[in-house]
Amino acid sequence: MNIPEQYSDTISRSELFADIPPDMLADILDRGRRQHIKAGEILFHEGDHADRCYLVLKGRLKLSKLHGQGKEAIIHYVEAGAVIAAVAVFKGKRFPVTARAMGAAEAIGWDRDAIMELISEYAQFAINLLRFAIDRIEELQTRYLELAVEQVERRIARALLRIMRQSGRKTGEGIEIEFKISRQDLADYTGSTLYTVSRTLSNWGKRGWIKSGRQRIVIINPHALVSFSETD
Amino acid sequence: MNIPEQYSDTISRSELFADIPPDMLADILDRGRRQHIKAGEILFHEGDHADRCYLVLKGRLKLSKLHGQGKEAIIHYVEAGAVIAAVAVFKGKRFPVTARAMGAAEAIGWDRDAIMELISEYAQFAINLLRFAIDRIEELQTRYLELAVEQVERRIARALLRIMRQSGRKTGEGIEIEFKISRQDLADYTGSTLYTVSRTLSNWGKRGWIKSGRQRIVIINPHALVSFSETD
DNA sequence: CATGTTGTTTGCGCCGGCGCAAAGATATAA
DNA sequence: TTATATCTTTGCGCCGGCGCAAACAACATG
Repeated sequence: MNIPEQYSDTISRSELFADIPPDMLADILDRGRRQHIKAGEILFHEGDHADRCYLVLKGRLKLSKLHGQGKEAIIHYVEAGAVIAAVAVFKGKRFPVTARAMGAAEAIGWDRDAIMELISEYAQFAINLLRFAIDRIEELQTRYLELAVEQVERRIARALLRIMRQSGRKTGEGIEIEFKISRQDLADYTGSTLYTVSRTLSNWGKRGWIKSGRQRIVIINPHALVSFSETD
Repeated sequence: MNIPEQYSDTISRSELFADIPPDMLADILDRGRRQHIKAGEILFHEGDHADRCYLVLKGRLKLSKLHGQGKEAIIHYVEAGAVIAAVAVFKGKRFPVTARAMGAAEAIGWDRDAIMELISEYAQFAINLLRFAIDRIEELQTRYLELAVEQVERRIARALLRIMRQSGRKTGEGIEIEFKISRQDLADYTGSTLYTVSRTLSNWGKRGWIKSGRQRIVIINPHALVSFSETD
């Protein structure tokens, strides 16, 4: 595999390659397989045999977990530079979530044997994988706490802010969420419902804090959201 | 540090040392520091500088996360053999949770430098750390889903079953939870309230599914709880 | 353009679960 | 034993958030 020139920036910025010298980096990339995922396509399904671990090069993926009767929780929105499915490091394990591309996406995948080799050869690689895992644990713990103790509207505010920080783009109006996100998506992400999210966003729109349309949200006044999520 | 003979069983069974030969094991243990924690004492506080990572040798620890106004979520109950605070591997990070001993406990702690050395010297050690991290991610994702989509009583049932599997002991009456656990604890663990938990346990007691007293729960009919948590 | 599809809003009613309060039960100390 | 603290139970009332239903709005397709 050639080193994908157009993603050299994403790659060098990814925590996965922190403190890894260029020649090792080239070797590591070389042992992976590049993969294209079309918009809406699924990279892997929850429950499938986890045989491969990925670095996201381009685009965004939605990691979600299903529960009977069509209910679903969105576990994580993943950006370029992130590692997913590190679970594939362990033989016999299955993917605990489903990964769906939200737009055209691209990734490098390493199969189990390749990862194991890389870990034994480059200690730093193992540490970097561990870093991703621990960051995920921290985020999950934080969101678990929120879900357990905070009211719905607060959770929605925090979710919006978290997504904004991760995937926000400055525009003339304010900070726009870069990907399509429906009321249902936000509900699945916050453990709420389509209706409650709609009412809440509607309310914030009237107050001028945000502007929202079909699958589109612009945060006009982040500070108002922050103080709403903290005060009272 | 001498190899603690009385815990050789816990140590050899711990996933942390899976596929690690005895001589390496001795070396790894040797570089750690043994620590005793009295009942109710705190091993580390959320927010403190994370300088040390632990393997629990004896006893149980409660990992919890605080939220304003005395609200608290119990993130995890930890048994002997588990690794906690792997976050200490990374410079500058802070403990994301508080660890409190539920009875007299004992642990081996490695400081950051020691862990980094161990990882570079023993690739398998890094993999084993990664395994703990990934197991935690999976459990958190599962509990997050539950909290997001399931009703309170179902969550309480699942929580009881999870704790039973991890810390249950067969007695004449049924399977007893080995540590003291109050209604408030269960509420903090399930994202509910003292009152709702009490009413629920009371109800299950009347049906003969469980028997419960002050900080004590015996599961008489696990099957009933399982089907309650799944059906309908 | 017309037509179908998918996403959003909002009125309305309902109920699961919360939280107070007060009494009862169980443990610890004196 | 009595006293004190802590934990548990349960009646009662309330309300945040859910979920239906129906209308509306935005996009896709040919």
